[in-house]
Amino acid sequence: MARQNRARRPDETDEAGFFEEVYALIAQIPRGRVVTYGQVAALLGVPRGARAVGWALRVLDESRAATVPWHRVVGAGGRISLRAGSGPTVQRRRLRAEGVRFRNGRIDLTRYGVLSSLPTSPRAQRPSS
DNA sequence: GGGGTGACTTTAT
DNA sequence: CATAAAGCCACCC
Repeated sequence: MARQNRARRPDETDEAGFFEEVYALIAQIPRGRVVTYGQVAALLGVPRGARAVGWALRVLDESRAATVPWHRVVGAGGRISLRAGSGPTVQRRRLRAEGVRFRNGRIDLTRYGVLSSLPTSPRAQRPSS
């Protein structure tokens, strides 16, 4: 089906799919800075699309990964969210190499976060009560 | 067009 | 602070 206008931003085209937008945005993250999945999603107009962002990075193939600084995307609270395996270690090492310091396995988003003023994710959930 | 999936996030116990 | 459960989203079959 012709995907509906998923681009929520007026200056964004929907030709490139959400994933591409994610890649484009991440590609602009300055070296030594990080951003959370939730922030990326929010910037693309999907406040609750953090999970979708993770999806975009998950399907990144090797060649594409070379052009997208995926390691600069971290979980809420500045924690490495990559699943077990070779992931967390590599990401942490890369960030360290860029000057990002870890505090008990976490990153101070107020210092290294590109959007220190923007919440990692809007609080609008209510599992119950 | 329905359903599964997961590099998320938050709230509750 | 650790574990559990539940929303939310876009992509793919």
